[in-house]
Amino acid sequence: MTELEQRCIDAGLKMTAPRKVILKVLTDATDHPSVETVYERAKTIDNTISIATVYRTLSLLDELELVTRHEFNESFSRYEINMEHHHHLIDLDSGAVYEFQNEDLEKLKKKIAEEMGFELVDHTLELYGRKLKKKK
Amino acid sequence: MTELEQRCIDAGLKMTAPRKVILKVLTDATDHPSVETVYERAKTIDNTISIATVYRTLSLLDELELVTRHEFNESFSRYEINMEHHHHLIDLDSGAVYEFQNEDLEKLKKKIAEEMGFELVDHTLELYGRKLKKKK
DNA sequence: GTAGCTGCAAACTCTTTGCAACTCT
DNA sequence: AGAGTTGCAAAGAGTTTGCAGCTAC
Repeated sequence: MTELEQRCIDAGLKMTAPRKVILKVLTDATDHPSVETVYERAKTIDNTISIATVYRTLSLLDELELVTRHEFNESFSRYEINMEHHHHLIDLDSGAVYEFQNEDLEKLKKKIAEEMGFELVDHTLELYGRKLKKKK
Repeated sequence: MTELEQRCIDAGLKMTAPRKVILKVLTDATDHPSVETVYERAKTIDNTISIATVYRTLSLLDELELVTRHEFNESFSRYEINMEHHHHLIDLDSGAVYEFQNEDLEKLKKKIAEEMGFELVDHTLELYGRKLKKKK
């Protein structure tokens, strides 16, 4: 029983076969897969799963805040399991996504929002870059 | 002749009637309108304009980097004219978008990217919040 | 037993595109 | 004159949904 499965059960979800597969795919993923990618990986475990179920499960998990849906300036969504708060650096050449955290950044964002008269509820920060050539 | 029109001409675009209308809508907008919204505002000036033209024009302007396309975690895109670099605070209750700049933030982001071995090409920062209750 | 879940297919939303007609330059 | 642009309608991509049957609890 993975932690994610347990959190789904706690939320009152039935632990069906398709869900177990989708949750396993999400747990195993180290990238930030699209719905299509989750669907393909799920099919390698059980090829009777329908993409509608993948969409429904991911939406459900997003509502329960067990996963986070990202847009990344693409025409489709990508998902990741909710772990500690972090941000993304996206490699413009390869599409690879790297995660990072930075405490100064967190403080600064909270401060900016408050100065503008807002309580900060959520926020996204994405850096898009290219690998630096190694010097020398 | 607006500055935006001039920049389009400089880029080699023909200044047709539909384009003039769309550019005026963009120039007049103080919000960050969706394609649909640009289309509706354009129609109040010239109701023969087609939404395909709005899509094509906005894509073109985005390619020329005269406007910026945003996703804001919605299922559609919003556009704004490229002015100085800034970020967005989105009011979760009203959907209103406020702009801000912050020099410390810029320095910090550049530093983070470089420490991760990347040249920072682009980045987005969005804060989502709710108006603070006025104290007392 | 039953509320919730599933697969399927159809529908929906947002966006892009082929085409013939038209229009800036 | 000619390349670029337009409106229209159809197509495409991603996502959601109605439904009848199925399944975890």
